[in-house]
Amino acid sequence: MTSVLVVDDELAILRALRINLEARQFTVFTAADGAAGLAAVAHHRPDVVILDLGLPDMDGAEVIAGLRGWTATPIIVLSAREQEEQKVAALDAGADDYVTKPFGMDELLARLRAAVRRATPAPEQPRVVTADFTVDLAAKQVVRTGGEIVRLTPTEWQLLEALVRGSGKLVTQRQLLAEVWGPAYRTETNYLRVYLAQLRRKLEPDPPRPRYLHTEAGMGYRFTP
Amino acid sequence: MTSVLVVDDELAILRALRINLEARQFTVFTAADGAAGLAAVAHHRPDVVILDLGLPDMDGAEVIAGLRGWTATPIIVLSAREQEEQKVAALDAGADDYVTKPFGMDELLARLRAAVRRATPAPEQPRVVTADFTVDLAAKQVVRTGGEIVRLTPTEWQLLEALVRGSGKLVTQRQLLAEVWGPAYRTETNYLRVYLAQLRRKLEPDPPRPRYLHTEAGMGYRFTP
DNA sequence: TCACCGCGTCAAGATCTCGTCAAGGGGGGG
DNA sequence: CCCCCCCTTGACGAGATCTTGACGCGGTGA
Repeated sequence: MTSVLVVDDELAILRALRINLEARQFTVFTAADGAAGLAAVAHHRPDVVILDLGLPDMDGAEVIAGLRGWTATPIIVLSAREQEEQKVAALDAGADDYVTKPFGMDELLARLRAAVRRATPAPEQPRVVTADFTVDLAAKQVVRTGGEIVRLTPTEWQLLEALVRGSGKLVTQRQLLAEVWGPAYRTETNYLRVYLAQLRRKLEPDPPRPRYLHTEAGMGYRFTP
Repeated sequence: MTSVLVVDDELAILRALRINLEARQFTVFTAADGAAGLAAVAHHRPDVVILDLGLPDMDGAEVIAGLRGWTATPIIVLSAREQEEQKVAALDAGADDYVTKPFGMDELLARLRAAVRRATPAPEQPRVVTADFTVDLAAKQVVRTGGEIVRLTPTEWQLLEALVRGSGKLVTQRQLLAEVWGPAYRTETNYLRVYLAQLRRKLEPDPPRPRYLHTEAGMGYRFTP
């Protein structure tokens, strides 16, 4: 199901959006200010963010920049400000669309559908095969060569997914931490050590001498198919 | 260069857009009706389409559908009609954005930039190839010609990256020290000597007589591909 | 010719980073 | 209510990486 995060400090709008979105089978999360919004994106991983400008704690551009630093989730900006300058600033900061209040609910929903549609253009072949196991990105499943299914915890899977998506490329510790735990955990590198060890134990034929999940000391990790 | 196709039957708008877009270094194609628009997309393969609704020969939704059948090129709809119903129809037919006339040129340009930005997620990976090795900036990896992977420490990599990015140009000692160790280490030139030697040992076919990493005594270093 | 300077080289010690283990806490399901 | 699974956290040795000082060489100018 598609999930939406609404960041707004006006309760009336929050409620109106929640009702309308849930009626259309969206999963709705809400946040009342910028900091909570950033945290909520990291935690819930919504498919779209509806962001009100003029939040009490942060400038709109700051929130957009805070998101764009590590995720490409579509952002639809909602604002009472009609000035062109505002719109240009928000769009150039990385927003995907800009809707001025008062807005028509049907239009907003249509723009939301358009944003979601664009963001899921990847009917690619989401499957990475190695000599020892197969990672199926779509099914969120790892199968060992031989048919045995490998059980991964949610965190283990997110980490593996981030590494496999950048297959062959070095993925920075910061990138991994931001993607799996959220941007606030940029320095907790011991999480990575613990979970990489678990992944290796479950996937590598000889965990102490990894063949797929390589460490680049001081920089990050690399998945080599 | 980014190319834009404008499909509109009003000459005034066509001209205004052409002038503004060309001033921003876009390549502009135009078409005056739906049929010509479809043909122009097939022929020119523009990066974005700006589509006026209310063309003389076809309905807007038809044009959008005709494009979406075979391409995902971003479509920005331009229309005098404010009715929500119209907007929803166009967006659901596959348009990416909907701007009502009269529109602000700056806003339209910002929306256009946003559409282009979304459609180009792969700024492709920069690579530098020499006779003896290949430096892949995106993957942060050096591969010797023959397939062997060269292991570099973080400092070695940062230094190589700084030199390779200024490929062919002289990079001063100050620049290198500032980029790799921080601006406070401007005078510690012995660091450079140590790490350049390590890079040469790992990359040069004959380290004492470097072919790629040249020293410019008293000034800095130069990478020559 | 000699002194000087910048560079390349080397190796040892200090420091940082990684892998590993295990205990404790929380949350959800039975 | 209890149990189990999962996430968090701290500690430690081993290994990798960085720093630092010393030395010889070659070119340059006096």
